[in-house]
Amino acid sequence: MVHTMNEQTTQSNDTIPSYQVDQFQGLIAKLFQCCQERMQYQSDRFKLPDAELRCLQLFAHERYLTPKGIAHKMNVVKSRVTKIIDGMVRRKLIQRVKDPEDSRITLLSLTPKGQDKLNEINYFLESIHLEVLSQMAPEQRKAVLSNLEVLKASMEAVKELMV
Amino acid sequence: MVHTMNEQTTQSNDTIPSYQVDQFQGLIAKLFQCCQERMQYQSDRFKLPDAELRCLQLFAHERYLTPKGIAHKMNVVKSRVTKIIDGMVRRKLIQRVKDPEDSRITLLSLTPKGQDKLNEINYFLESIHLEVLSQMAPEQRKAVLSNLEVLKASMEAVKELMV
DNA sequence: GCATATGGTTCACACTATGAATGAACAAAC
DNA sequence: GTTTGTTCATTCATAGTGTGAACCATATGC
Repeated sequence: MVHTMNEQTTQSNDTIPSYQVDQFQGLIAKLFQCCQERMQYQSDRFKLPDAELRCLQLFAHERYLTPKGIAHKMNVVKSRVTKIIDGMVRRKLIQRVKDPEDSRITLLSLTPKGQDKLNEINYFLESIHLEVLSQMAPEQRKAVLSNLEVLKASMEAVKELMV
Repeated sequence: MVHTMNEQTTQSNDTIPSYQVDQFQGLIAKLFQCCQERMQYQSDRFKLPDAELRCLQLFAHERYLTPKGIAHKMNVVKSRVTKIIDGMVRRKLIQRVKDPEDSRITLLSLTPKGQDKLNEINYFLESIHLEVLSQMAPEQRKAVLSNLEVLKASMEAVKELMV
């Protein structure tokens, strides 16, 4: 972006007051910080390094995962995944099995202990998000959610330029 | 939290549909990821480690800072700050001076080069936030901002419990 | 069979972060 | 005016996050 971005904004041709930009910047910074602190807290609470925690959550939707797939989903290089997997295997959260069809591939799956940990984490996450939502009145909640959708769309549109 | 949190939600006594919780969880995750990717991008773009970049921005509001003050603002331990400062001094972005009043404390201030870098970064940040806002229609924008305020308040209220 | 793609691991490196120990400088108290 | 305790900063050991290059084993395509 930036090279294209600096010259002119794209959509609306009305000017945006700078106090709105400041307000927005502050809000985003604050929300981002909240999320980071939650991650920190989770890591402490579940006694798992952040990366292992995030990796564990990938198994919520998939029964089997490969290092390659994990690398893609987590957006890290494969050597990094090897390390994360090592840690989780050492903690007996997941197990490695060779793919019978293609023995280059290792299949990862949760151990019972890993499944328990995942359930714990998901329960925590749900309850924390529920708690945040329950701070708002029902109508307010709807408004917040739909405006977040708008924000998400806008941020993703801009992200495309940021390469 | 959690111990108190599990039993019952606090404010509204109406039930929150689980699809709303899911939606919310997804939105937050996505926004968080966007912010992280922006950080990454910034770090690459300005050829500065993330921590130094964040530290540099503290000088936007303050002419002089101490390691202790930075540790507090950045929410890290002071030994970590020493390292960050070392890097920034090596890059000639900031300089160390002894406080004439109390020679235990070191005063940090931007070099001209550091000031330039900071200006660059601030310009970038403003333009990116402006770009996001300009994706929305004026009325939409107002709505998003005010709903973000609500969200911020809710998240901070919950954060208090998360100790 | 042989070249080559692919999947995974190992290794060396750099950044983020903490906590314990150390040393220098100040502030009082005796 | 030395001792005692406090505060500020640094150093060091340790752990976690992440990359990229080199490597090995296993497929797959001529």
